[in-house]
Amino acid sequence: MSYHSEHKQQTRARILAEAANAIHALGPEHISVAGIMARAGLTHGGFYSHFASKDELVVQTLSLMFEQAYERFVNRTLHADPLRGLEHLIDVYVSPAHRDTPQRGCPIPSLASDLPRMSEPVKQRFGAGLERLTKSMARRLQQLGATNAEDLATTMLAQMIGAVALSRAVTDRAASDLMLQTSRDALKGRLHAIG
Amino acid sequence: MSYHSEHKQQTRARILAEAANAIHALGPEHISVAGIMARAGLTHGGFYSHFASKDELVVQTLSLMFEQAYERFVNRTLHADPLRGLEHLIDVYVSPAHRDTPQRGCPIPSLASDLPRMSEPVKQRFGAGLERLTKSMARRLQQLGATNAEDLATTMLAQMIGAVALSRAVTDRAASDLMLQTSRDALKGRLHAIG
DNA sequence: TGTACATCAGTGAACGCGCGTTCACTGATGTAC
DNA sequence: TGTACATCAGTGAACGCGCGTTCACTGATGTAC
Repeated sequence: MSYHSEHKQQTRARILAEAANAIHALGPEHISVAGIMARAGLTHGGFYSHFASKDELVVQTLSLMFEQAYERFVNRTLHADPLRGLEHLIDVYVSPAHRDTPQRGCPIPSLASDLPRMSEPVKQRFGAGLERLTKSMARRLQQLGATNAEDLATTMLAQMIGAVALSRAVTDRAASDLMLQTSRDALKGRLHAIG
Repeated sequence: MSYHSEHKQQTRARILAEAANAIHALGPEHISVAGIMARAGLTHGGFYSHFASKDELVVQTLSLMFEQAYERFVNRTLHADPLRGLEHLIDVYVSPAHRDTPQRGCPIPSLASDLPRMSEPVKQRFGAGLERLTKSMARRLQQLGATNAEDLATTMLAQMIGAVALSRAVTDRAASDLMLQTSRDALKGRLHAIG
């Protein structure tokens, strides 16, 4: 093998990282192959030795984004005590920090309304990411004693996603902060109503 | 004046109606001037005697979409009795019918995640539509005796928007229906907790 | 009532541009001897 | 240790295409006389 055996993989990882940035900045439909390759320090021609098409890049990047979001939100917040774990998830997810750094955030509120127009593989990858997150929450809710834990998880997630998406659309920062706070309180109220 | 004095206005209205359809079908960034004009039975060249630019068309279309949504959701649901009016709004907004007909629905869940990438005039028009809807809900909530009626309205709206946006992303229809139902129940629970 | 004219909504060819994708190539790298 | 070679990650010119926008024009309409 010429070069390091890891060389090409590293380049691919660099392209994926830049694609994730570009998708967050421009949306999944407005990224350009040449732009991403240039940001990765490459020329556009080499792209097709890494990915079969632009759509495959989008799917792979979405996988990466969901993986990172899962690590950031679920693995780090859903610890032993289910009530405190869920409260922590709510605090981290429905926060000004999450609103202000979509590049490091959950892809769901960023991409939810783009989804109906995306390709089938992209939709499937999105659905899998959503389901995984829901299941994690449902498991904790069940430990809290919730009946219909999965339904509750889905609607709580809908509320969290709506709050983050809307907080990004509200131009007045103080009003946006307040909305997030009120949403956090309402969500925790739903948690406490279980036990 | 040649032609009817209303002739050009009618053509303009036809273009706007087709633009609204196209925005719902393709997203505000993927519509094409030529495509919309063709659907309106015209050639693309004439476009610029109606609108200064494509972006102006998007702004004007958004105005129309918000106006129609306001008529559909607020004027028809927020009647005399505040509790029943709000319940009715929830039932109509967080419904499978609304999920399945985005063309006749509220532009907020459809466009919320596109917004960060849109032009300033588009953002302003969106913000105005959002505020108008929030204010209407807040007025009713205040009549119910809510303190912080405006905060409550914003978070309830976030929950409603999140539920509709997510219901469109969930591929399993039965699961999507159930999620909407659970969201409606949760929202009504918040209403009943006021009094 | 009929004709000549001015208006202007709409036409369609043309433009420059950025895009996704292809492909013949180059040159740095690791390997064989 | 040094040289010749094979590999293949990355290059950059080229392609066809659809887009937003411009502009000289056409021809149906309403008006003036």
